[in-house]
Amino acid sequence: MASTLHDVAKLAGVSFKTVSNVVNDYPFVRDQTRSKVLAAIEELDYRPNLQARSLRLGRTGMIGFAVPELSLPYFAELAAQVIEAAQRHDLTVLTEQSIPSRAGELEILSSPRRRMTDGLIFNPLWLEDRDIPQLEAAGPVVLLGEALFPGTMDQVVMRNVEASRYATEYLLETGHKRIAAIGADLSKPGGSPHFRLEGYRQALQAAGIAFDLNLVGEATPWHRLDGARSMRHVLGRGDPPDAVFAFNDTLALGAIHALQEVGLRVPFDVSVVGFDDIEEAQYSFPELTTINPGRSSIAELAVTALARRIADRGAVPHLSEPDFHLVVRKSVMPRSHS
Amino acid sequence: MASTLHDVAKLAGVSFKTVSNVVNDYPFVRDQTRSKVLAAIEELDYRPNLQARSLRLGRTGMIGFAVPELSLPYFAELAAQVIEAAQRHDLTVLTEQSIPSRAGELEILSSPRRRMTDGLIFNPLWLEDRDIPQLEAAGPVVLLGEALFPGTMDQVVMRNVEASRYATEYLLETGHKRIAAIGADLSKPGGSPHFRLEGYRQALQAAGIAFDLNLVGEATPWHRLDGARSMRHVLGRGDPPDAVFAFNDTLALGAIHALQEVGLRVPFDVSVVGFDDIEEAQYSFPELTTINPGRSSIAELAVTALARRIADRGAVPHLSEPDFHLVVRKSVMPRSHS
DNA sequence: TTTCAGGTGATCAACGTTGTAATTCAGAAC
DNA sequence: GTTCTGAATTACAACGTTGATCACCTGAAA
Repeated sequence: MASTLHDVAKLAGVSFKTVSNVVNDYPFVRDQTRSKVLAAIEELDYRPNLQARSLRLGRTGMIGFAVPELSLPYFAELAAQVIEAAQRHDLTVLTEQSIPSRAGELEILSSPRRRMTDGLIFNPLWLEDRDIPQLEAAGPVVLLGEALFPGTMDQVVMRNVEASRYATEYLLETGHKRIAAIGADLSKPGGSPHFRLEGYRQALQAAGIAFDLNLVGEATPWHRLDGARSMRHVLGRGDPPDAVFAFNDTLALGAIHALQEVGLRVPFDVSVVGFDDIEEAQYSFPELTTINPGRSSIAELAVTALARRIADRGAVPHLSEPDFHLVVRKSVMPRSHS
Repeated sequence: MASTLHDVAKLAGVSFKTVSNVVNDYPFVRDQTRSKVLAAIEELDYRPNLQARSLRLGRTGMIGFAVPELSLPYFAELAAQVIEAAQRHDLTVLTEQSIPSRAGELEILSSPRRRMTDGLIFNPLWLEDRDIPQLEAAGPVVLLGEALFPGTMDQVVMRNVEASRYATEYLLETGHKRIAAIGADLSKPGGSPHFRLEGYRQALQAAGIAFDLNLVGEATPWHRLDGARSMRHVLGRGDPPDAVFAFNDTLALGAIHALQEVGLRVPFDVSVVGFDDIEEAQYSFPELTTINPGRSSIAELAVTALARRIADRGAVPHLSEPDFHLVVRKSVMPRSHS
């Protein structure tokens, strides 16, 4: 079937180790020998057996990439970027989906797939501080998301609080007074929902506007459906808001849907700002003004950090915080007040 | 570090082969021995080294899943389903992205990743009949998409022609006369664009309506952006259509965007039907009427077919054609003509 | 008591690769 | 011509697992 070092060696008339040396660019091979071997490799279409190499080397050349839901555009787009970044580092990506619960995420860490990978890029939603031991036991890991475990793990985090504060300030500066927040999870002390709400709260406070729980819509997970449902709840509580800060873009699109259902036009009646800058935000109606949390660099930073960690397990934990920026499109309309 | 059969054997006071027998449920192991071994396995948290097992067995337990673009919702959702289906078959999925060209897709077939997988589920867009030899050389493969290679390969195909014809007939029956087709690729003889246009054409012909090239918008690839651009082209050619059949949902959403840009309301002025039934179709505005090509079963059928092919390379090629249906939502409004 | 069958367990050789170390070889220096 | 040096090549032993084979032991039948 597939040819091996031995087959090539026999054809080239050298020992199989010499073939191995050629394959691995060992410098002390005579040119004449090298070309003989290369010709044989060519003729037999030899490709190294990666399982054997992995066994010998103790490395597989694969990394895991685990996210809560691949069907969420943000994660799908991130997966595509991680696969590309990994390819540049000669790594292959094994994409995994975690069941959305603490147990489900712990399972990712102990999955048999951990034995197939040299490391893991992981965006947990439910893990807590007490899970650090298990994280550390899972081998090289780079965490995505928020700075849950400062100083103890490699992480690529979003500036959730600052970015959310910035988005809310933008709505305030453009004259909005009643700004709804969609996507909160009041029962959870950490995580994106918490930090994005915190940024929203800070902006309100700085502007001297009272935080009003009636304007806060809870939503988990963060699908369109949940955004629409959450928006409906808020609308059901009384006077509609004049703006919405949604904690991610899919929520924002769901919220827009719910607003349109009751005849509120975006941005004429209600402005909307999202978070993530998924591709779709450019083509939604209206085109979505949103926070870009440094997307283009997240995948590359994560892969680089993981490669470094794999090479040197003792390296001091590294925290990357890519810059965010607001992408202004058409879902916000300035208000003037008399 | 990680413990091996030998470590467990030493602790349990048996030979390492006995441990292997326990792990592999070899029947002739005394209960007493078995429990001793299991206790040792437990204590050392032994997990088999999958690389070593792969090397020995000649199988990796991984399958490849290759699609043109993971960031397209249809493929992202499909990937999630394939990963789940594979898990049920005790298989791990290695997700890959093909560069959108014939060369890029051939590269998938000869990639070093083929050496890491037992088989491949592949949705090519650009391969041709003459590439069959390379497909066959790539080991067990199940093709997704259209019936390009009838009888020679395992395939899970969509009923592209029939479903497109059905969608177009639906628009005709609801009183539409000028139906645009968005997503054609007139330069390519096969593939989804070709077959979906063919279905559209058949429906028109059966209804005695002339096929009008001015109503056909070309688009590659099938992103929102392309749908919007293609729609604008068609609109620029003269009288607007009263309906649009878009060859997939993202194109449909882009087309809706372009229609709204010029003040045409969907569905009041123009009806729109899509293809794929991606999640987003439920939450777009308006909610999208679309063809569901049998999504729920495609992933499972593909994984099952691949598992079968891996187990028996000589099996006769199998063609699955899941049923499609039209999901009626809110993007179509019946027209009455005086 | 002996024989035999079959349950139980151990020995050994792969699978295909790479690191270590030993060996051969060619050319230069004496 | 001998010796030395470093380049070029090879032998061998892992890596951790499973299949084939062999050896042992126990209990039942003769």
